[in-house]
Amino acid sequence: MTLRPERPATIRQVAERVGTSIATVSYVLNGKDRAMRKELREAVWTAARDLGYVGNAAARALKGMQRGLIAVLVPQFGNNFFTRICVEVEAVMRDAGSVVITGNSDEDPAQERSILERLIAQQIDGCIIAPALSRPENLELLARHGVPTVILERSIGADIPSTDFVGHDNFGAGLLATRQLIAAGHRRIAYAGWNSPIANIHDRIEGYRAALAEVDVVPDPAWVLIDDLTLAGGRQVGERLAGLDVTALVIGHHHELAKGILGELGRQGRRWPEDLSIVLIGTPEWRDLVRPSLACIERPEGEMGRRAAELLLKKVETPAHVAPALLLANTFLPGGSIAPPRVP
Amino acid sequence: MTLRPERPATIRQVAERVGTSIATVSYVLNGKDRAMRKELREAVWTAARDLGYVGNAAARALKGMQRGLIAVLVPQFGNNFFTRICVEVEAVMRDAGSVVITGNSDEDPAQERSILERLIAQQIDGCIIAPALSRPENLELLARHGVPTVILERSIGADIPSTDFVGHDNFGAGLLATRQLIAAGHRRIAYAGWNSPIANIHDRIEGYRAALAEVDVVPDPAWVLIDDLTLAGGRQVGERLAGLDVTALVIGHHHELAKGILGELGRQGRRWPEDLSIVLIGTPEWRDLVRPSLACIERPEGEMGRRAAELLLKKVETPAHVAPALLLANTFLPGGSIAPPRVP
DNA sequence: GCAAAATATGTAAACGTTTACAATGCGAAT
DNA sequence: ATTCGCATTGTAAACGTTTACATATTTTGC
Repeated sequence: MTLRPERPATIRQVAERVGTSIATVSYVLNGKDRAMRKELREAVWTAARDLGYVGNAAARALKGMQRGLIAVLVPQFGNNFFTRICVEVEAVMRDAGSVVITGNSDEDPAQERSILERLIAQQIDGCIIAPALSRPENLELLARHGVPTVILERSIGADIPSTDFVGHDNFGAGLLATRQLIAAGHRRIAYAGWNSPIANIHDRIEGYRAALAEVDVVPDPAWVLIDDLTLAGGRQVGERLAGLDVTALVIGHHHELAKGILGELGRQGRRWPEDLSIVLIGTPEWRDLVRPSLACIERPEGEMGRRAAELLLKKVETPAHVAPALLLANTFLPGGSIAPPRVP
Repeated sequence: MTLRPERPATIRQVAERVGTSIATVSYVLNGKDRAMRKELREAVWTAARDLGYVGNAAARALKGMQRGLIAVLVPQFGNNFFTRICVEVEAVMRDAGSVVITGNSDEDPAQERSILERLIAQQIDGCIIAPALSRPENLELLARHGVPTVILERSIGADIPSTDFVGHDNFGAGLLATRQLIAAGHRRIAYAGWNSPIANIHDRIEGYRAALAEVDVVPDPAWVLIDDLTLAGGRQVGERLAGLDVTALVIGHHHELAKGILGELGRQGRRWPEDLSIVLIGTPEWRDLVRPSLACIERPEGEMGRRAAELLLKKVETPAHVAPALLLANTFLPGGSIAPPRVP
């Protein structure tokens, strides 16, 4: 076992070892169809193998070739919704021969910008981004540098030309969740959500209202509980919830907010589904560990990741390519957290 | 708002706009101390800003400079243990001006190898890797190409020179977990773990044995339940557990295995801590959502990520740098899952 | 046997940087 | 008026590729 921490072998060294020109080596190694003696071709391959030759992507990039580098920029690394998407993107890109840079903006536009600048400096071939809050400037930066971009999940006010969108159906999620509770007999249903500056997040509330409208209920404004997307925010929602005369609750986000709410309910000694029926939008890791298990609206993370990745690959090939916004449907996962309302 | 999807500005364009040479621009933009007229220096900066100039990292890499690209390769993307480490690595690298590529080997050495090859082609400055199972070859690949490497969490048989190690104290984790149960009065304690080919994982079992030895207990071999690190593996462990005469359980892994076991316990109608006291090694997202909450051994993910990142940065600066293996300590998090054993 | 066609291989420019080195201009000292 | 030293700026090579183009070699058709 020989370890050679020298500089990696270059195409030139391979050529010298074979006794041919670098052009020949390049043609062979890239599988371009150039007429060539069979034994030369094979000699190149063995020499490359012997030297442990690995092409230098930086040099290739310099020639204007594709870099084989894709970036995914998400706003919450710890949120398994985004993790699942990343896993799928990585899988698609791996098959396509690319490597994925994963960035975490932590919902901070300034941090997002600094990451984007570095990504651009790295000459990425393309970018999938779930924007941190509402900052069209950062997306414009990508557009200015001609980086093919797919926007994920969060729609931002500005119209960025030649930028595609892949998300899930927020309105449908709110609708589906609320309908399940209505079907169980509930009418006084609260909604807990994030006080987000991101426009399309609030479509979930519209879905909630629409479902209630189907049974001629106009929700009391106090039923819509909006707070930070944190454990603390969730606890506050839980506290405000105690004062409301509702029998069911739609929790709009499965992550920290949901944990805060459920924790606070436990502290208050309120049980689901006896005291409160619950449907969650999103699928937490712990869905069937809490008892009774929670009814959830599952978002198509895997498909979102795959579609976003495939779309991006298409855009990298054909930069002019623009696809219509893609809104993927959700699935209802039944659980023990729904029961008919108790008759008072 | 002008969108210019043209090719990004080069140093040459900046030079032309200012009416100077590319050398001058390079010196200014890199902050090298070269005697220069103040107004020229400023003219360069404004021109660069106006053109939205962003240096081309590929060209820089070609000159043998640092690339600003670091890779983290983990074997389980969905496991929040690794996610937390990645978050911290990313933060340190961001401050250092580098970008992080995150790869997922999915415990598959072949996949790990193909990712590594691509990373090497990308001319990464360094790599933090938690090896998939036991494949020294893959680490040798990195060594051969002179990529500074820090091995994370999993020790692999082979001695790779100039490779550093950052992990947590597996033996200590097993010891600490078991001692807590012993302190509560338990003597018949089972251990549930992963049938992993990775050597140092099994140190946890040694810690478990050592703790029992402190109170002169030699565990029945049947008490050590080893299975796949999956939901199914966990369920099987749960089933085997039903036949054992034990009052407590150390679960060696917090992820899928633990979920499988706890799910199966629920199915059997066994409650903790009444029927079985439990300590978990690792801190799942849902730790205080299950009731009663679980006692856990928290591993220092944040510090592991930070130390690994700092060590790698040092190695990138000074490739010869080698530090002694770093074993970070764990913390016990109390929870409601421990109670004295019932007197039969 | 010879030109032409077909096959096989080499040459060199370009990509965007960094940086050693050379070159310019200018005031001061001789 | 030279010459020197200093401050300032420019020139050009190199990094490892890809690929258009040129060249060399063989085969073919007559």
